[in-house]
Amino acid sequence: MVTLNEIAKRAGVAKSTVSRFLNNGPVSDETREKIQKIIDETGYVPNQFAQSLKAQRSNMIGVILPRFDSPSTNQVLRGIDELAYEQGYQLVLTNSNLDSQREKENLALLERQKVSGIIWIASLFDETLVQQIKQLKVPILVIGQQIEGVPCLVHQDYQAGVKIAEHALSLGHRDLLYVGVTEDDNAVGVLRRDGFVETVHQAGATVSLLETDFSRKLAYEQALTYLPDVKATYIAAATDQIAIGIANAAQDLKLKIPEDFSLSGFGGYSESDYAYPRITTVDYPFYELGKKALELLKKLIVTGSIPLLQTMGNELHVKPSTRQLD
Amino acid sequence: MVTLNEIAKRAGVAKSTVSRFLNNGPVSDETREKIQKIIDETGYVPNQFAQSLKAQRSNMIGVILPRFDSPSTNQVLRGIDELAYEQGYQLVLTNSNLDSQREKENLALLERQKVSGIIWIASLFDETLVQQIKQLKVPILVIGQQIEGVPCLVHQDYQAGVKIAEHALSLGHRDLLYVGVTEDDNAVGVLRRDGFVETVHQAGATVSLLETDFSRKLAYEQALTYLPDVKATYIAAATDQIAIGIANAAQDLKLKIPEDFSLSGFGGYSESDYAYPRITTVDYPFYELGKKALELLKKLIVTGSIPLLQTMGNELHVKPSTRQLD
DNA sequence: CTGAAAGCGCTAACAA
DNA sequence: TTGTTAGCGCTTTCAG
Repeated sequence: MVTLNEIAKRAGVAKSTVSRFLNNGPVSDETREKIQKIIDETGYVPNQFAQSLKAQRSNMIGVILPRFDSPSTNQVLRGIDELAYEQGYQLVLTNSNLDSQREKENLALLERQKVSGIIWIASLFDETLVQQIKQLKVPILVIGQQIEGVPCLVHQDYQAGVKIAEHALSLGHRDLLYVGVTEDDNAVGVLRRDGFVETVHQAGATVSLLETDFSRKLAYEQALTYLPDVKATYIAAATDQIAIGIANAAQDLKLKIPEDFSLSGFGGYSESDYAYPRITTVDYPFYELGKKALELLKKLIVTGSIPLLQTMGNELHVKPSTRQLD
Repeated sequence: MVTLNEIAKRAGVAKSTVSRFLNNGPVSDETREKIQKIIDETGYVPNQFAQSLKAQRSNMIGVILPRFDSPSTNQVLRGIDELAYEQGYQLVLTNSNLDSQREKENLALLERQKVSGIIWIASLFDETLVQQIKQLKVPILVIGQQIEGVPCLVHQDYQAGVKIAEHALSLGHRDLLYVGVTEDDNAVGVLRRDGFVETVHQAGATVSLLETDFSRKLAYEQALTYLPDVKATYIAAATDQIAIGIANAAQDLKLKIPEDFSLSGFGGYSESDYAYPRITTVDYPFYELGKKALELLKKLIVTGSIPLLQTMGNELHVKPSTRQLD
């Protein structure tokens, strides 16, 4: 391997001179040329380990994600990656597989690797995780969930719930069903639902609640059971995946959407746009969230502080799956 | 930061002894205990940069992917990640964004980072890339495309094409349309198509060809144009995404699948299973491919050599989108 | 079984 | 502008 030392010898200068050259320090034009020539000839590239050992940090950014096969997460990743690439950061991804234990391991691992910063795409979390995060010596930005005292970037979930509720109400629906997820997920399980439910209640309409998990599969299976007896004229699913599962079940039961009931989701990654019928949803800007996240993290790394809470807006997209009640 | 040196001092032994302890070398039980105690107290963790600087390599595995938002790639990633986690490897992901220039940059970057090995999820590639790969000093495994002289793990694409063709023929279809992609993609653009076309020709049936790209969107838009005039009774799309795009267009044109024409895809990630109607496809084992890839790469890293070509089988999954011709 | 010492490749004082 | 020197934290001979 070609080392700095070797370049120095060949060029007949000291290592430090070469180092200075590399780091744009003051070097005479003459030596500059000489060194450049030799570097070109040898194809020398600095050893990152040695650099990092000195600097005590790397140019890597750690990203912790809940799973690899989530379309929304992938859009976020795309956004993160785009800016990371521009800024010359390398991405180290760790998957916590929806397992709180692995979240902790990953956090520790990334800290140990001395990444410059961490973006944590949060899903579920508990108090010990929060503690661990607060004690981290590496700048960290949390995405998707709000955690007191830690820089967070979140969607406006409550408002999204309000938007869907207003939409349903404006179409004349008074008897609603909300298919939600566990309260352990604050953003999706609590905020979206509360925005929805509170708005519905304020309008004096009624809503019943059902709980499922995040999988299309379970949503589908449960829907097969409850759909035949559902009285509600509007079903609001907490995610597009759930909505698609319900739509599939409806199909199999020969129920027609939106004739038999209206259906909406949340998320807006293109999935819901290719389901049949296309499903009304609140479009979340995942890709932009990713870009924003990296931008904020960089600021956090550089300046050492950013506002603790930033939010991303979202938009109601009305599709044929919801209709005006006669 | 707690360093090895500090542990040594506190324990009243030499650094080397601590190091030996850490690496399971011969240490007396007495010192062993003493050191362990101090490590526990201080929460010491070895500095990875220093370790890597010595070892001249890291425990990281680099993965180069064409894009972040591909469901199939994500399944592969899931497989890779699962084994990587078990084996204690860290994953460094780089996205080449379907850009051959970035493929090269990423390759160079990963090599420079001295990852233990590289998994390249290949899409398009040219001769200079192949050259670069062959000169790489890091073990590399190519997934998804076959490259002469480099260890590759690929799907049986030709055979998949054959399977779909046989399926179509067995249903009595004689006039077929194949919607493919660029020949620059050897696996998808050439092999699948050839398997299909050659099988059809051997049966004396006819097939016309159309080319699109990998996006659902373009497939949809093009289909809006050509579907009204299509004579074929069976359309074979080169990917599930394309098939879904076509199905969406058919819907908008009030064409019925499979009444007006049969439709199939390739891939089998759950997408096609939630489209309407469910689409016949060849199921590719992406997740298993990922696991297999890491397994092979590890073998390559450890033993220095593996067979140059390994393949993964696949299965025809018949769904309601294809029907027997009257 | 243990310690001293050299060195991985680089950066950064400090002197010259 | 340049060179000397001293580490960053760890592993690994080689003596003892």
